[in-house]
Parts: sequence; C-alpha cells; structure tokens
Amino acid sequence: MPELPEVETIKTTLQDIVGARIDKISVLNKRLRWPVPVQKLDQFIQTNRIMRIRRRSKYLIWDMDNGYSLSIHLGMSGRVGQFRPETIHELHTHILFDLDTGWQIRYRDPRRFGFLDVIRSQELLTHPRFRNLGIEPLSSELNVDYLKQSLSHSVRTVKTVLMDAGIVAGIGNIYANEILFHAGILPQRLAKTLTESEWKKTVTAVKTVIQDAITAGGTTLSDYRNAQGEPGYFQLDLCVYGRTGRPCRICGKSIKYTKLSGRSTFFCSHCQT
DNA sequence: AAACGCGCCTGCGGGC
DNA sequence: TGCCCGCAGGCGCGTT
Repeated sequence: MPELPEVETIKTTLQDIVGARIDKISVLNKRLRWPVPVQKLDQFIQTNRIMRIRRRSKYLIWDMDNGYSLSIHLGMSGRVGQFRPETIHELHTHILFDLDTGWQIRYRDPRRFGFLDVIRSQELLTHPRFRNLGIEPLSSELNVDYLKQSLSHSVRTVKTVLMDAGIVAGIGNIYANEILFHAGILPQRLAKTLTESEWKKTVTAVKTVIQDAITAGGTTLSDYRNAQGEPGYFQLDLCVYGRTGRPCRICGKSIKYTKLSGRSTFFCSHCQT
C-alpha cells in the first residue's frame, strides 16, 4: 500500500503525539511479516516518551526519549491511526499504543506484510534494515550524476531500478509508473540505454511527482488513510496507473498494460519513448 | 555480482 | 447467489 508520499503524510498527521508518553502497548497479534518484538517494546518503548517522528524510505520512525527508536513498516496494507480508546477496534488491528494524552494509536494490517523493529537510535542508520537504503528522492543527492553513476551499466529496466530501494528509497509501483509517464520514457527501456537528457527528465519527474503526491496527501485507491483517518487525493491526478484502455490525458491514445518484474506496468506508447 | 522469481497474507472484483 | 481465480500499494530470500 503505502509508498513514500503516504508514509510522509502519516508522519505529518501524527505529529501531535510528539511529546506523549506511551503508557501501555498491547500486542493482539505478534505474527506480522516477522514476529513483533514484544519484549523489546515492553522494555524500551513502553513507559517512554515520543521525542520525534520521522520517515526514512517507507519506514515511519518514532525516536523515544531513552535513546531507542521504534521503526514501523506498513507493508502492503498497514495503517497507523489515532483513535479514542473506548471505540471498538477494526478487524486486523494488531497493536495498541495507549498514550498519556488519552488517545490510542492503533496498528492495523490485514495482510500482515508489515513489521516493527526496536533499535538503538544511534545504531538505526547502520541497522541491516536501513544500512543499504538508497538516497531520498527529494534530497539534493538525487541528481543526474548519481543515477548515471549507479545505473549506466544496468541491464534492468528503468522502472525496476526506480523501484529498487537500494538506489532511490521510497518509490513503489504506483509512483514508478507515474514518474516515467511524466518523464516521457517507456518503463521497459533498459537503464543503461538512457541518455543524459532522459536521466534529467527522470530526476525532474521523480521530484515533482513525489512532491505533488505528498501535497495531495497520498493516493487512496481503496483503503489508504492518514493517521487522522482521512484519504489522500493524488488518485485524481494519476495519468497511467490503473488506467489500462482509457485515453491518455495528453494525447488521447489508449493506455497500455504490461508486466515488468512481475509488477503491473502502465504507459502511453505515444507520449513515452 | 547482479538479477529474477517466489512466498508471505487477506480481501476484493470479475467471470462463470 | 456463490464459487473460484487472479490480482493488489512491499520486501527478503534462495537460486541462477
């Protein structure tokens, strides 16, 4: 489900719990992608205060006041939301965080592809989950030189490399499709065949699409909601994703569908070359 | 070394 | 109506 813009929006809509103390953590189901570290949650997160909430790639990170951090990955169907504790929680709600503010944060994840880690804040960036992550797409590190240097010999398709979190972090299937439409580049092109000017268009498209999606509060195709339960609106701006057979917003020709690395891929064969 | 394909889960929509 | 199949926003691992 959530790609970078969705996690960024959850981060923003969760800022009002910064400063709160977590009084109690209830793990209703510890069988996520990897077992929930119940012991570490009890020992290092429970009874401590949330100092800061940030994002790296698609990870939501709560830095606590005792030098530990909680990292949360939402997988495909994960949600983090703020609720009144007396309300009934929905099916597939796996973890409850009771705050001293009287609110309750709930982690819900029907498909259970998400996962949580408790890591020393100092060791976060060298932790195996974070060590090999690529650069943030909105940072100045993402530029033509970086992509050329990383990918000038790659025989993978340009769409597949954009979705490789070890190259650029946070871009998933929706935004990879949209970025390449805006760049005017066919997703099945091999990375090593892109010209300097095509990499330049790619960099521009990454930054504008990701920033516009954040501004729109993310993409709600079916069930994505931010931490306050509100949907995003970037689905209204999608040009290719999920639009097979519908007219291209630029030229009117039919949007095409194929599969790349097992992922649904959408493009306009006229506007993208 | 780099790249591919599979498996992990539940829910939903389409076809019959 | 109901069943079955394929597909879904991500990631890590084993294999080649």
